[in-house]
Amino acid sequence: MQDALTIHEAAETTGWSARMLRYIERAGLVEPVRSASGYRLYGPAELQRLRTLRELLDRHEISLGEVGFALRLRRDEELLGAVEAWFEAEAERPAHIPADDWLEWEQQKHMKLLATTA
Amino acid sequence: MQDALTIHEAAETTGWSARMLRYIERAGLVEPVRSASGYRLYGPAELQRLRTLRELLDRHEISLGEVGFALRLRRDEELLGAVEAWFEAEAERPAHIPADDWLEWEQQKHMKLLATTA
DNA sequence: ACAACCTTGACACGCCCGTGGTAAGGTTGG
DNA sequence: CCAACCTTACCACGGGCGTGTCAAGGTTGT
Repeated sequence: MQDALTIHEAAETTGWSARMLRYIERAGLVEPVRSASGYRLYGPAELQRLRTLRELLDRHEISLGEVGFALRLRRDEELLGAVEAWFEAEAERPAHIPADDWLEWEQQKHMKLLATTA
Repeated sequence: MQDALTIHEAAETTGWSARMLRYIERAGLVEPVRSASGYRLYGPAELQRLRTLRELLDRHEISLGEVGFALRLRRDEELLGAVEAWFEAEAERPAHIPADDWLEWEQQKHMKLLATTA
């Protein structure tokens, strides 16, 4: 076991509990490599990530679940596009566009969005 | 009361309950205008947003809370930056970069990130 | 003026999340 | 070979989220 720490050692130096390290792993946020026999091995990079993760949560009052959702947003382009599209539709209809053209205008906006996403 | 629907009418046509419309409003997702006496007034735009919101949730198995968090991300640039920065640090250090240059490399990456965000 | 709306605020309840603990079993090092 | 680790898989439990419902009071239309 060269440079890496076991889960309890990693827990010790990062301030998380071993239980939470496993939880964080299931959330996909910090995934240590495994030894041949399946032990989790936390290297310096993982330890740093665990410490900054705590900082991130504390400083901005967000939850692990929310960071997990942000991760989902980065990995699932389609999801990100769908969420962005929903927010974009919030932009008010400009007053100078007559109601009859509204639908077409919406559609064009949607097209543009798809173009940038692809 | 010209074009707009009251909360129960809006509930009727969107499939949400009146209770949930108030909940969604508190989450900042769909905020109807108010009449002089404080009644919520849902116009066509809000109705459409409510329907597409349901679509969004169903299609991607996400929660109102998660969409609320996405909203927070759009509105709080600093939060977005912090979350993005945390994820960026996950990118493996390319093997060809010596450890001594690692920090500088990180910094440059951070700069690039800021540049695209601004 | 009265019925039928609307408002906010509260209580309630089921479910999931974050967290701890424990049990049953494999790995490791002296 | 034994103590001290590790693994996964459960049970538990306090708190927050999604949702309903009710109470007390203001607004509106006929």
